[in-house]
Formats: sequence, C-alpha cells, structure tokens
Amino acid sequence: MATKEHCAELARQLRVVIAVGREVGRALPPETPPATVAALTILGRHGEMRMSRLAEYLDVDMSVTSRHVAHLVERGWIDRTPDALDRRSRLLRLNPHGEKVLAASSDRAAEVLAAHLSDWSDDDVDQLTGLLDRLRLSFGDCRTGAHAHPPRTHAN
Amino acid sequence: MATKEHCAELARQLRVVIAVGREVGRALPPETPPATVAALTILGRHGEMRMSRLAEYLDVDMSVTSRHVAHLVERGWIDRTPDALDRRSRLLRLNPHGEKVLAASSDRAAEVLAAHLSDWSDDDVDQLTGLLDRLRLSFGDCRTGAHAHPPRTHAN
DNA sequence: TATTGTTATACTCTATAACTATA
DNA sequence: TATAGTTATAGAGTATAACAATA
Repeated sequence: MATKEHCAELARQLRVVIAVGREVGRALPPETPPATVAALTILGRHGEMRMSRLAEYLDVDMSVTSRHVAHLVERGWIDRTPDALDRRSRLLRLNPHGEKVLAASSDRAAEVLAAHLSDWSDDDVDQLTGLLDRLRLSFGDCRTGAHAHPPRTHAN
Repeated sequence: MATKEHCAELARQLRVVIAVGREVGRALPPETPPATVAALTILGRHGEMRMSRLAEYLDVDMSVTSRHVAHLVERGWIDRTPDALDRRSRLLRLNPHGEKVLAASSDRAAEVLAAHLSDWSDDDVDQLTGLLDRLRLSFGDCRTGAHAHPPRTHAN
C-alpha cells in the first residue's frame, strides 16, 4: 500500500509528463490535434464501440466526445452506424482512411519521442510503458467499475 | 537506443497519463485549478526565479505564464520583486501563504492517487516516479538547452 | 422513468502578435 | 538591436445543463 508521501511525489512528476505530452502534441500536424488523435487511437486499439464507451476511455464528458466524433465523421475517418440492438445509440468504427491518418500521427509522435530518448534502451521504454499501463488499469477499472461494466451483450 | 515501435507504444500510454492527470485535477478545489498548482509546485521546488525560467519549467509560452503569475500575485500566494541586476525582469517567490495553499493542493492530489493505488507498494510508485523524472530530464535538457542555459549570474 | 446522444453556453488553458521598458 | 515581460485576441479542449429520441 503506497503511502501519501510517495504519491505526492508521483503527482508532481505526473504534471511534468503532461508537459511532455504537450510537447509531443505540438509536433502533430494541425489537422490532427492531440484530442483527435486520442480518439482515433482508442478506436484503433479497441475496435468498434459506442459513444459512451469511447467517452469512458477518453475520460471526458460524453458531450465532448460527441463533438470530437462529429469532427472525425466529417473528415471521413470513422464510420458511424446505427446500433440495431439499441436505436438510441450509434456504433463507431475506424475506416481505412482513418487507419492511415492514425498510423501517420502515431508515427510522428513516436519520432518525437525517439529523438529525445536516444539514451534509453528498449527495455527502459518498455518498463515505463508497463508501469503506465498499470496506472491506467488502477484508474480505469475504478472509473468504468462505477456503473458495473457496460453490458456488451451485442457488438464486441 | 529505443526503437520507434517501442516509442509508439509509449506515446499511446502517455496519453493515458494525461487522462489520469485530468482525473486528479478534477479533485482540486476551484480556487486552485491544475495550472495554478503547477506554477506553485515549481516555485515551491526550485525556489526564487524569474518569469522566463518559470515558463520553461511549465513548458508554456511566457504570455501564459504571465497571466498565471498575475493571478498568483493577486491571490497573495507569491511575491514579485524587481530584479536589481536586470530591471526588465522580476523575481518570483512563494510566500508563506502560498506555501500553505501548495501544501493543501499537493495533499489533495496525493490523496486521490493513493485512493486508486491501494495495491501499489511504495517501491512501485518510486519506480514509476523515477522513470518519469528521467523522462522529464530527457525532454527538459533539450528544451532549455536550446538557448544554452539561462545565465544565472545573479540570483541563485 | 431512465438512458443515449446532441447542442448551447461558459470556463480554463494555451499560442500568436503587438507593445513597453530595459539591456 | 535584442531581450523580459505584459496585454489583446483567437482557438483548442472541457464541463454543465437543457433537450430529443429511445429503452
């Protein structure tokens, strides 16, 4: 069980990482701002899902997600199809065009990181990535757990 | 030397940290929004400094820093004194009131983290903190190095 | 009645550019 | 001429609340 002192130090470093994220974000082309890439990344990783679940993954309000999604649809990067099992909701899915855009963005972000991490080994990077993933789980489980897991009875 | 594939995965996880940071930020009281706490944290950790250096630490434009600093001065949390050795610039320093506010914010952030990290050991937390600090250095050195280190010939 | 998603509105944070004062 | 800092303005990103449609 982590003590509060250690968590306080982690909190400080967390804010530093946000600065690094901004730095990486600045290197992205104007047509794919960070928030856009974030949505594409989640759809690319977890596949088809509905608005509410995307909002959970992004950790922002659904109203915000709705705007981002509308933008992605306008650009022709994702498809938004009606959900046959619940006509209130719509299913979101990355299309081939969106996959290309995501790949390019992801590539650019990786370049920026690699340029600064020249003295890191792959093992170093993996270790950090692993801990961040664990951090995500520690927070994410709690968040989505609030409404006891979304009932994914229809589409996966 | 880290390869681009590993960096791409790190980039994805980095965005997760931003979400966690937002989550922690939401728990802060309205009078100390995240950006305000960030400025206080840096002044608390590195002591007296001028605007330009604070802007570097925050990794935002000086115009943005100027606004935040004005806010901090209005609230009476920092003192802004003229720099005798360069009358264009002003030195910023946390005062006792600001130290109290910072302590309270820091405490709150640590609480939120600790609540989610119940199954983390202190060693786990330290390991992540250490890697994040190294990440900061890998980026920060490059950023401030652009103008070959600020000439700290006068204060500190 | 509750839930999914959209839209209107306001607030926070940031960047760009024009400006003042000093080096 | 260059640099430190301020201010005005614009643009992302997010949250709250009111709303429509469906469960």
